[in-house]
Amino acid sequence: MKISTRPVQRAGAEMGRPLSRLLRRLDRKATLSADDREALSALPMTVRYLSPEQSFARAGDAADCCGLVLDGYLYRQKGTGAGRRQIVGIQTADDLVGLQTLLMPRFDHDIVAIGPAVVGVIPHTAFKATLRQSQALTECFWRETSVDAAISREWILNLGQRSALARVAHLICELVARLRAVDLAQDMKLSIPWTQADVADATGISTVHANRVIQELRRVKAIAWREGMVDVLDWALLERIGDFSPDYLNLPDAEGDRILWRGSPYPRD
Amino acid sequence: MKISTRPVQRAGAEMGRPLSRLLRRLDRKATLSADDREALSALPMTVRYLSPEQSFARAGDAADCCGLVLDGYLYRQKGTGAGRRQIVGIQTADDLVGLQTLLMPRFDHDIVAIGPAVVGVIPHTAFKATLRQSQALTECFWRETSVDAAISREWILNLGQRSALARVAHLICELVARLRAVDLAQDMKLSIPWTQADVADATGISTVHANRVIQELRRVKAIAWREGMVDVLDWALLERIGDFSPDYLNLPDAEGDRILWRGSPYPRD
DNA sequence: CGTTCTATTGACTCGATTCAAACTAAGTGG
DNA sequence: CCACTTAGTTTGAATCGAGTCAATAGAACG
Repeated sequence: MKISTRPVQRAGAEMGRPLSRLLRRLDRKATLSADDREALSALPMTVRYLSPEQSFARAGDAADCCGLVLDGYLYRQKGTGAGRRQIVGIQTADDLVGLQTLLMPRFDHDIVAIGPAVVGVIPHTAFKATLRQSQALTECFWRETSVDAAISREWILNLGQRSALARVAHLICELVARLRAVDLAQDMKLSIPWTQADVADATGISTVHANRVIQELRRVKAIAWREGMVDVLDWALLERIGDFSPDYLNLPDAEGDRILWRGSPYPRD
Repeated sequence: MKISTRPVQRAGAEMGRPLSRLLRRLDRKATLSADDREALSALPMTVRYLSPEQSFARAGDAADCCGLVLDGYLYRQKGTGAGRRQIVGIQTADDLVGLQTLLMPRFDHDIVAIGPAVVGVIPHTAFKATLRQSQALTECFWRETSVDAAISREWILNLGQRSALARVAHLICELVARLRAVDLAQDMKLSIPWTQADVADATGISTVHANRVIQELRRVKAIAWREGMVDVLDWALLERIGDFSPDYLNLPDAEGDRILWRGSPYPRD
């Protein structure tokens, strides 16, 4: 495994004021006062470089800080007693990790770097103090928790009801949609240092089958896949295969949350 | 389908002051001031009786209220484009539903009564006004969202990595553990008007297989199952089959959140 | 240049699905 | 009070999607 701490997506300049990007993102779903913005920007944050496979936190750990992904990717994983691994979520740049530990004493899952990653570490003490000063900021972060929960529910649907092919397609769609929302992957290419084993563990299939599914997605020209680089060739097709609709991501969209929502497929009583 | 609005678990007296039970539950994880308690108790709430299969909310609905389950069960479901249903969570007495809509404009999933159910409806306006007055209350409900997310993650693990037998056992364990935490099911019997099709859709298996799995759980004498009544005969066995550990539920336990946590099964780097 | 990951392929197996039918229990209406 | 209906459970048989095992091929690392 290549050990490198070089940021993978962002150039040095963009890394400069890490909280400003978070601020910009939060600001799209809420109106923050000048005080709020200042308080947020003033949060103390130490930068931590993670090498591939290194963990930010482990299940059971007592928690005293949260993280802000500055560059790279982290996955969140849980294991069964029998030692099988399930990836329960993937965090990309500008995502918060371990936010739930503000409310719960311990991590309920591992948080691990996929490739080299950079995380801003924010101590609970300072974070809580800032939140106590602002109801609006509290709501912002509570909303982050809510969106996180909505994404988890979609993963449950994905694992429970979709074919292996659809699951993998859906996962790729989600990542691309989320990255585009933070102005990465505008070219529909996503650079993520995962292996097919990671894809398998995120979609609940075996690595062998993940390989076959990826080959199928390539065959139909929905994606190109070179190690660490997924290139969406046909977004409409991939969306269709993955049964993907971005509603659940609660992204701030130009239309301002209109009735684009995919309703329930079931008759109302 | 039998249409009845009779409460199923609780006698009339217990139904009397519905918010007091919620208060008691929240109070076990946080210290609420007298003002907080009063404000919470003063929340306006209208009672809504749902008949079986009736929905409290549908995916895509604009939301202006939250619900508090007073009696019975609701499930939360999402559907794929192909019309397959996945139950993404089950809410029992004293659970809040649609709490996420305080932060997000629309429901991302359906919320449907399993049998006859009683729900207290709390308008967003009043709810938000109360929360604005109290940081402690805000944290309490934020914590509810966090725990909800933690449960979803365990469901992802359950669906992704466990056998059909384990999934069903795990689901039953979770329900019993949650009910016991609110002083229902103390006798390890859970009275829930679901069908085997519901179990199937909650665990991502077919109804036929759900039936076979349930028969197996009966055969090994882990449970007894008559329609609408699950009776845990051997808790230790059921826990073992379901690979269940209650950590993720973040229940207030007598030991006060000690290091009972099941750590990560993976080596730390 | 060997070691170690990762990707790929083939053969075999198995858990789970699907389809179909039978059975049970509980209404419903004549 | 009994035939009829309906929802839910149970059973069997055939099938299939996906897992497992095993071996090979590449690519990157040191």
